[in-house]
Amino acid sequence: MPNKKNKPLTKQVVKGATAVGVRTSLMNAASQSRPITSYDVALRAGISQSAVSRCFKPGASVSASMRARVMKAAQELEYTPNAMARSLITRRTNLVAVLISNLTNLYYPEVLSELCNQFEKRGMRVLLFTLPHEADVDQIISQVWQYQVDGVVAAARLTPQQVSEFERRRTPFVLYNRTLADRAVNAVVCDQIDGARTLVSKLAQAGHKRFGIISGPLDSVVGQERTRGARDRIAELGLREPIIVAGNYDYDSGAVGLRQIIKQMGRVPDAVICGNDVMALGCVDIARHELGLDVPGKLSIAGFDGVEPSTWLSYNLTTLRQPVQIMAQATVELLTGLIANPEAEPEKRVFSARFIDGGTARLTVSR
Amino acid sequence: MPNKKNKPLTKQVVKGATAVGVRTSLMNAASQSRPITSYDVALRAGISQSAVSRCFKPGASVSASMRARVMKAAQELEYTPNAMARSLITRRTNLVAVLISNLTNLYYPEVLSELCNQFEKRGMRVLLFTLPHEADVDQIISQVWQYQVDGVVAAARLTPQQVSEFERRRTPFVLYNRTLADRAVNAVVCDQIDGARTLVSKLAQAGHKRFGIISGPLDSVVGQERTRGARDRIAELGLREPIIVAGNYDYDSGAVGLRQIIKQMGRVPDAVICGNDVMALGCVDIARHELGLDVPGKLSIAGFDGVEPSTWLSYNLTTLRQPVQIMAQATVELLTGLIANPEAEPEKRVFSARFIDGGTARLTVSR
DNA sequence: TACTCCGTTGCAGCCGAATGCAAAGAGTGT
DNA sequence: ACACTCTTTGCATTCGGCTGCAACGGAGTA
Repeated sequence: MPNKKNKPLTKQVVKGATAVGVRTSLMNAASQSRPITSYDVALRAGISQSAVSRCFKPGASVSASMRARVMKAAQELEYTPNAMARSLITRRTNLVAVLISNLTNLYYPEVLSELCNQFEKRGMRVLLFTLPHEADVDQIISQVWQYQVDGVVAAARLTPQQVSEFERRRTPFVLYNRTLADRAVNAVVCDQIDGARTLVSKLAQAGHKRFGIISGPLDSVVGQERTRGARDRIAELGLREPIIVAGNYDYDSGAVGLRQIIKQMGRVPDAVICGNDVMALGCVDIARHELGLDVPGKLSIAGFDGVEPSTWLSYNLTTLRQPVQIMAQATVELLTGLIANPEAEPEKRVFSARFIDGGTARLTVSR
Repeated sequence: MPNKKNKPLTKQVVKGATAVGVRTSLMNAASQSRPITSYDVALRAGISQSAVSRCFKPGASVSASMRARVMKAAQELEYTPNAMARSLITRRTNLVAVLISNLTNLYYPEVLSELCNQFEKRGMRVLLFTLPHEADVDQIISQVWQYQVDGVVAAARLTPQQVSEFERRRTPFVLYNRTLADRAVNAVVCDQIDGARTLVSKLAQAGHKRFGIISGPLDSVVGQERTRGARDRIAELGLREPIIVAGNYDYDSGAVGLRQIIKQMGRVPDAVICGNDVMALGCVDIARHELGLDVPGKLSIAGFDGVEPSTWLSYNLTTLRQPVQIMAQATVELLTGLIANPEAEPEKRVFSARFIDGGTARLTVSR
């Protein structure tokens, strides 16, 4: 029983009778629980460990016969390379951290699913970090460092300090649907402001005059942009200032928000713009089923995102659909590019939401 | 510039003037991009690498003064232990693979979110694998081995061969909402059959006689169990055999399925049982909005899962809610237990779905 | 036959942290 | 002052795969 390495120091390649002897003892070890390493494969194939290593590296200089022998031995032993050991020396883990604030948000699962698929296509794995609240990044972030991820996708609110830390550690990162005001960062976003302005324009054109807005939570940049875009456009058009109430991106917020708006306005508004679809759906439901309002006849309601339930027959929501798939693809491209070339200049990719002319907002002049 | 290790072989601990000299060159290296290692921290604190290592291991034998010095140096250098290097020798990665077939399924995001939270609480990280189809496990599974995960949660269909591979590799795994017929495995499930039977009983008691079933896809065990439970109970009660059509777990399947059932039955059934909520919602919508049927007056519809949209006012779906949070917790407990003691006997934890008496099924005798 | 040249292969050291062992130090009792 | 225990610390090796370098060998050429 060797107390040194598996390999004797004198001769690395063991053949013939000796190999058989050692192999037998190895088989026993394997059927116990020691994991199979490249040394085991080398031993069985009668070649060196480095040859095994090279066979698993695409583009390495290996002869066909060598590759065949190694692969045969590897299959027989059910050998799989150890990604930890590999990454230790290559400094590449092929791991990407994805930070997501709230998976129950209905919009994020779609994003996550797309990201995951896209990364998998490129041989990268997703290490998932969910944040109970958008601000809990700090507790999570040290874990991100420990795992030496090659890059980070952040669909969560980051402070400028946190962004600085990414930069200091030279960890490529891409913000999803978020940017920082005062510095250039890599980001993939949807033009929320433009979308919101379009929405208001269309509603105003159809004669809507009194607006209510159910905004996202205050710490959501996306939500704030949507609200701002809508409010500004309303002001530009010289319409009465909208009633704005804060929501929480969930179904109940839509219901509660509509009631608040009606109370504050002293009447039912012409149109309510919601910070996301789920709130809009809550808003539609309470309007129709509890307040008995005709949507869109009496009240127009619109949302943002274009999540799947918004397309369901009961709703057919008027909304601004984000091109999730394209955005996820852009995110992955951007990040893999950064990993390949970390010195690249920060880039922001902006996409446009597509207006979905659903059935919850009246878009033609009626009266 | 040392061509050997960071550490000279003669004396591991470097102090005084020498330390300053070396430290300076280290600082330069650090402000370039070499990652900070425990050697750097040791050098700065004037102690050995092993001491640094011990300071980051809970319960290790370290004096308070040592710990303070190390932590100070570590903070100044922004040192974070390298989880890859650690896992190489400890044979623990604190990584758990989660295999999920279809994240867009509405039910799984809730599960994933809960799993992730629970694992994070225990210091474990989730490596996410999404499968385009439930059967694509093989392509993914080799990646799972490479990353030396401590355990696996599989919310996807596994073949007996795959299960065998888990066992051969001695990788703890827990099946979520799935079991294998002919062997004992660790699993957390919800009693689908019992739930389905309950549902049928209640509907039958209220006078429903002709049933339709929109089942899940054929390769979904859960879906098959729900269908079987319902069909068997219907037979037991001596009712007419139900019309069963296959769905795909998506909204459209519900719509398509209802049309098929009506066509095959030659009339509108008394009740339709759907393999999951989303199909049930599709079914409700098409019944009400396209076929003009009164739900639940003319037609009762029920689903499974209890996803969030099923609770929305427009639907208020009659369904069987799975205790996702509890099930996720049980999964995590089971898996962490297995990791601590791999020899534990396989265990199956079965939970019951809660019947939600919503508004899409008539449960009292009317006529 | 001698001599390049180039594709393969093996050797040895490395990545960064953990840990068994032994040695050094602190504290106690006689 | 000595022997003893118990804690703290450093040393050296280890985990498993990668890679620069050197060596080897076969093909081709003069």
